[in-house]
Amino acid sequence: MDIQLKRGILEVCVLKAIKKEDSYGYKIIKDMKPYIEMSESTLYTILKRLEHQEMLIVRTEEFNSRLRKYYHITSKGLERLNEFVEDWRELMLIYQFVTKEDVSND
Amino acid sequence: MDIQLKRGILEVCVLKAIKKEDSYGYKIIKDMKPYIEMSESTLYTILKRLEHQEMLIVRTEEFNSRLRKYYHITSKGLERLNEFVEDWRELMLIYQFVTKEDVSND
DNA sequence: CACAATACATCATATCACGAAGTATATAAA
DNA sequence: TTTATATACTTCGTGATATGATGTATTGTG
Repeated sequence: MDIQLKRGILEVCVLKAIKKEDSYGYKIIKDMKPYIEMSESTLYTILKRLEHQEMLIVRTEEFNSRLRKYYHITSKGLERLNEFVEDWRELMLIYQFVTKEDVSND
Repeated sequence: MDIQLKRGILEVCVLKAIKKEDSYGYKIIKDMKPYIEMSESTLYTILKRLEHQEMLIVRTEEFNSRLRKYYHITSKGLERLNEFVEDWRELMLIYQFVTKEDVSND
Protein backbone atom coordinates (compact mmCIF):
# COMPACT_ATOMS: atom_id res chain seq x y z
CA MET A 1 0.00 0.00 0.00
CA ASP A 2 1.01 3.56 -0.63
CA ILE A 3 3.25 4.72 2.21
CA GLN A 4 1.75 8.20 2.26
CA LEU A 5 -1.69 6.81 2.88
CA LYS A 6 -0.42 4.92 5.94
CA ARG A 7 1.15 7.96 7.54
CA GLY A 8 -1.94 9.35 9.15
CA ILE A 9 -3.05 6.09 10.63
CA LEU A 10 0.17 4.55 11.94
CA GLU A 11 0.21 6.52 15.16
CA VAL A 12 -3.38 5.80 16.09
CA CYS A 13 -2.84 2.13 15.32
CA VAL A 14 -0.15 2.05 17.96
CA LEU A 15 -2.43 3.82 20.44
CA LYS A 16 -5.18 1.34 19.71
CA ALA A 17 -2.79 -1.57 20.15
CA ILE A 18 -2.10 -0.55 23.73
CA LYS A 19 -5.60 0.68 24.53
CA LYS A 20 -7.09 -2.57 25.79
CA GLU A 21 -4.08 -3.49 27.87
CA ASP A 22 -0.54 -2.28 28.33
CA SER A 23 1.83 -3.70 25.80
CA TYR A 24 5.43 -3.52 24.63
CA GLY A 25 7.14 -2.92 21.32
CA TYR A 26 7.73 -6.39 20.11
CA LYS A 27 4.19 -7.48 20.91
CA ILE A 28 2.62 -4.39 19.37
CA ILE A 29 4.23 -5.18 16.03
CA LYS A 30 2.98 -8.75 16.13
CA ASP A 31 -0.53 -7.73 17.15
CA MET A 32 -0.79 -5.18 14.37
CA LYS A 33 0.74 -7.39 11.69
CA PRO A 34 -2.58 -8.78 10.38
CA TYR A 35 -3.81 -5.23 9.81
CA ILE A 36 -0.77 -3.12 9.12
CA GLU A 37 2.93 -3.80 9.00
CA MET A 38 5.55 -1.47 10.35
CA SER A 39 9.27 -1.86 10.88
CA GLU A 40 10.82 -1.81 14.33
CA SER A 41 12.57 1.47 13.73
CA THR A 42 9.25 3.03 12.78
CA LEU A 43 7.46 1.69 15.83
CA TYR A 44 10.06 2.76 18.35
CA THR A 45 10.19 6.19 16.74
CA ILE A 46 6.42 6.49 17.08
CA LEU A 47 6.44 5.21 20.66
CA LYS A 48 9.04 7.79 21.63
CA ARG A 49 7.03 10.49 19.90
CA LEU A 50 3.79 9.49 21.60
CA GLU A 51 5.57 9.40 24.95
CA HIS A 52 6.93 12.86 24.35
CA GLN A 53 3.40 14.03 23.51
CA GLU A 54 2.18 12.47 26.75
CA MET A 55 -0.23 10.19 24.95
CA LEU A 56 1.28 7.23 26.72
CA ILE A 57 3.48 6.51 29.69
CA VAL A 58 6.21 3.95 30.02
CA ARG A 59 7.34 1.63 32.72
CA THR A 60 10.18 -0.82 32.51
CA GLU A 61 9.66 -4.34 33.77
CA GLU A 62 11.97 -7.29 33.88
CA PHE A 63 10.74 -10.42 32.20
CA ASN A 64 12.98 -13.50 32.13
CA SER A 65 15.91 -11.27 33.06
CA ARG A 66 15.22 -9.35 29.86
CA LEU A 67 13.88 -5.81 29.96
CA ARG A 68 10.52 -4.87 28.60
CA LYS A 69 9.12 -1.39 28.27
CA TYR A 70 5.40 -1.46 28.85
CA TYR A 71 3.34 1.33 27.37
CA HIS A 72 0.14 2.58 28.91
CA ILE A 73 -2.31 4.91 27.16
CA THR A 74 -3.18 8.19 28.87
CA SER A 75 -6.38 10.24 28.71
CA LYS A 76 -4.62 12.39 26.16
CA GLY A 77 -4.01 9.32 24.07
CA LEU A 78 -7.66 8.29 24.32
CA GLU A 79 -8.63 11.80 23.30
CA ARG A 80 -6.38 11.50 20.28
CA LEU A 81 -8.24 8.36 19.24
CA ASN A 82 -11.55 10.21 19.44
CA GLU A 83 -10.22 13.10 17.44
CA PHE A 84 -9.08 10.62 14.85
CA VAL A 85 -12.67 9.53 14.31
CA GLU A 86 -13.58 13.15 13.63
CA ASP A 87 -10.71 13.54 11.21
CA TRP A 88 -11.75 10.37 9.47
CA ARG A 89 -15.20 11.76 8.84
CA GLU A 90 -13.62 14.75 7.13
CA LEU A 91 -11.39 12.41 5.15
CA MET A 92 -14.44 10.47 3.98
CA LEU A 93 -15.83 13.64 2.43
CA ILE A 94 -12.59 14.15 0.56
CA TYR A 95 -12.68 10.53 -0.52
CA GLN A 96 -16.14 11.10 -1.94
CA PHE A 97 -14.83 14.07 -3.89
CA VAL A 98 -12.12 11.89 -5.38
CA THR A 99 -14.40 9.03 -6.34
CA LYS A 100 -17.63 10.74 -7.29
CA GLU A 101 -18.78 10.28 -10.85
CA ASP A 102 -18.71 13.38 -12.95
CA VAL A 103 -22.07 13.83 -14.57
CA SER A 104 -21.55 15.12 -18.09
CA ASN A 105 -23.69 18.07 -19.00
CA ASP A 106 -23.70 17.90 -22.76
CA MET B 1 -7.07 18.29 9.98
CA ASP B 2 -3.95 16.31 10.72
CA ILE B 3 -1.44 16.93 7.95
CA GLN B 4 -0.26 13.34 7.96
CA LEU B 5 -3.75 12.12 7.24
CA LYS B 6 -3.99 14.39 4.21
CA ARG B 7 -0.76 13.17 2.68
CA GLY B 8 -2.10 10.10 1.00
CA ILE B 9 -5.05 11.81 -0.56
CA LEU B 10 -3.62 15.12 -1.79
CA GLU B 11 -2.17 13.70 -4.97
CA VAL B 12 -5.30 11.88 -6.04
CA CYS B 13 -7.37 14.97 -5.29
CA VAL B 14 -5.31 16.84 -7.86
CA LEU B 15 -5.75 14.04 -10.39
CA LYS B 16 -9.47 14.06 -9.78
CA ALA B 17 -9.61 17.84 -10.18
CA ILE B 18 -8.30 17.58 -13.74
CA LYS B 19 -10.07 14.35 -14.63
CA LYS B 20 -13.30 15.81 -15.99
CA GLU B 21 -11.58 18.53 -17.97
CA ASP B 22 -8.11 19.98 -18.30
CA SER B 23 -7.36 22.59 -15.70
CA TYR B 24 -4.60 24.84 -14.42
CA GLY B 25 -3.03 25.46 -11.04
CA TYR B 26 -4.95 28.43 -9.83
CA LYS B 27 -8.30 26.91 -10.79
CA ILE B 28 -7.47 23.53 -9.26
CA ILE B 29 -6.90 25.14 -5.88
CA LYS B 30 -10.20 27.00 -6.07
CA ASP B 31 -12.12 23.92 -7.19
CA MET B 32 -10.73 21.79 -4.39
CA LYS B 33 -11.13 24.42 -1.70
CA PRO B 34 -14.58 23.25 -0.51
CA TYR B 35 -13.17 19.77 0.04
CA ILE B 36 -9.51 20.20 0.87
CA GLU B 37 -7.21 23.16 1.11
CA MET B 38 -3.66 23.17 -0.09
CA SER B 39 -1.10 25.91 -0.50
CA GLU B 40 0.20 26.95 -3.88
CA SER B 41 3.66 25.65 -3.18
CA THR B 42 2.17 22.28 -2.34
CA LEU B 43 0.06 22.12 -5.46
CA TYR B 44 2.79 23.09 -7.87
CA THR B 45 5.11 20.59 -6.23
CA ILE B 46 2.52 17.87 -6.70
CA LEU B 47 1.82 18.89 -10.29
CA LYS B 48 5.49 18.70 -11.11
CA ARG B 49 5.73 15.30 -9.44
CA LEU B 50 2.70 13.94 -11.28
CA GLU B 51 4.10 15.24 -14.54
CA HIS B 52 7.39 13.53 -13.84
CA GLN B 53 5.49 10.30 -13.12
CA GLU B 54 3.67 10.71 -16.42
CA MET B 55 0.28 10.80 -14.75
CA LEU B 56 -0.48 14.05 -16.51
CA ILE B 57 0.80 16.10 -19.41
CA VAL B 58 1.15 19.83 -19.66
CA ARG B 59 0.56 22.38 -22.34
CA THR B 60 1.02 26.11 -22.03
CA GLU B 61 -1.65 28.45 -23.35
CA GLU B 62 -1.86 32.18 -23.41
CA PHE B 63 -4.91 33.70 -21.81
CA ASN B 64 -5.27 37.48 -21.63
CA SER B 65 -1.57 37.81 -22.38
CA ARG B 66 -0.93 35.82 -19.26
CA LEU B 67 0.39 32.26 -19.40
CA ARG B 68 -1.55 29.29 -18.17
CA LYS B 69 -0.30 25.75 -17.87
CA TYR B 70 -3.10 23.34 -18.60
CA TYR B 71 -2.83 19.85 -17.16
CA HIS B 72 -4.35 16.80 -18.80
CA ILE B 73 -4.68 13.44 -17.10
CA THR B 74 -3.10 10.40 -18.79
CA SER B 75 -4.14 6.75 -18.71
CA LYS B 76 -1.47 6.26 -16.07
CA GLY B 77 -3.15 8.93 -13.97
CA LEU B 78 -6.53 7.29 -14.38
CA GLU B 79 -4.97 4.00 -13.36
CA ARG B 80 -3.60 5.69 -10.27
CA LEU B 81 -7.11 6.79 -9.33
CA ASN B 82 -8.34 3.21 -9.62
CA GLU B 83 -5.50 1.90 -7.52
CA PHE B 84 -6.39 4.48 -4.93
CA VAL B 85 -9.82 2.91 -4.53
CA GLU B 86 -8.11 -0.40 -3.84
CA ASP B 87 -5.78 1.17 -1.32
CA TRP B 88 -8.72 2.84 0.35
CA ARG B 89 -10.39 -0.52 0.89
CA GLU B 90 -7.29 -1.71 2.68
CA LEU B 91 -7.23 1.48 4.69
CA MET B 92 -10.83 0.91 5.76
CA LEU B 93 -9.82 -2.41 7.30
CA ILE B 94 -7.11 -0.65 9.28
CA TYR B 95 -9.61 1.98 10.32
CA GLN B 96 -11.87 -0.75 11.62
CA PHE B 97 -8.99 -2.13 13.66
CA VAL B 98 -8.45 1.28 15.20
CA THR B 99 -12.09 1.90 16.07
CA LYS B 100 -13.41 -1.55 16.91
CA GLU B 101 -14.68 -2.02 20.43
CA ASP B 102 -12.62 -4.29 22.57
CA VAL B 103 -14.90 -6.88 24.12
CA SER B 104 -13.75 -7.51 27.64
CA ASN B 105 -13.44 -11.14 28.51
CA ASP B 106 -13.64 -11.07 32.30
C1' DC C 1 27.85 -24.43 19.19
C1' DA C 2 25.16 -22.06 15.75
C1' DC C 3 20.94 -19.89 14.83
C1' DA C 4 16.43 -18.02 15.39
C1' DA C 5 13.49 -15.44 18.39
C1' DT C 6 12.92 -11.85 21.64
C1' DA C 7 13.59 -6.82 22.80
C1' DC C 8 15.13 -2.32 22.20
C1' DA C 9 18.16 1.63 20.24
C1' DT C 10 20.43 4.76 16.92
C1' DC C 11 21.71 6.81 12.59
C1' DA C 12 21.43 8.38 7.91
C1' DT C 13 18.39 9.01 4.19
C1' DA C 14 14.49 10.11 1.21
C1' DT C 15 9.97 11.92 0.69
C1' DC C 16 6.91 15.41 1.24
C1' DA C 17 3.72 19.53 2.74
C1' DC C 18 4.24 24.10 3.57
C1' DG C 19 5.40 29.00 4.62
C1' DA C 20 7.93 32.71 2.76
C1' DA C 21 9.29 35.29 -0.79
C1' DG C 22 9.59 36.50 -5.53
C1' DT C 23 8.03 37.66 -10.58
C1' DA C 24 4.53 39.49 -13.58
C1' DT C 25 0.10 41.15 -15.46
C1' DA C 26 -4.83 42.81 -15.27
C1' DT C 27 -8.41 45.10 -13.02
C1' DA C 28 -10.89 47.56 -9.47
C1' DA C 29 -10.80 51.01 -5.85
C1' DA C 30 -8.94 55.14 -3.50
C1' DT D 1 -2.51 58.32 -10.52
C1' DT D 2 -1.54 55.37 -7.03
C1' DT D 3 -2.77 51.48 -4.45
C1' DA D 4 -4.65 47.19 -3.72
C1' DT D 5 -6.45 42.86 -5.12
C1' DA D 6 -6.91 38.92 -8.08
C1' DT D 7 -4.69 35.99 -11.23
C1' DA D 8 -0.77 32.69 -12.25
C1' DC D 9 3.39 30.38 -11.57
C1' DT D 10 8.26 29.53 -9.32
C1' DT D 11 11.93 28.62 -5.99
C1' DC D 12 13.99 27.84 -1.52
C1' DG D 13 14.52 26.31 3.13
C1' DT D 14 12.53 23.76 6.86
C1' DG D 15 10.44 20.38 9.69
C1' DA D 16 8.04 16.04 10.15
C1' DT D 17 8.29 11.39 9.38
C1' DA D 18 8.83 6.26 7.77
C1' DT D 19 12.35 3.15 6.93
C1' DG D 20 16.56 0.30 6.08
C1' DA D 21 20.78 -0.76 8.10
C1' DT D 22 23.20 -1.73 11.92
C1' DG D 23 24.16 -2.67 16.70
C1' DT D 24 23.53 -4.67 21.52
C1' DA D 25 22.04 -8.36 24.48
C1' DT D 26 19.60 -12.37 26.22
C1' DT D 27 16.93 -16.68 25.75
C1' DG D 28 15.53 -20.79 23.79
C1' DT D 29 16.15 -24.49 20.10
C1' DG D 30 18.33 -27.71 16.88
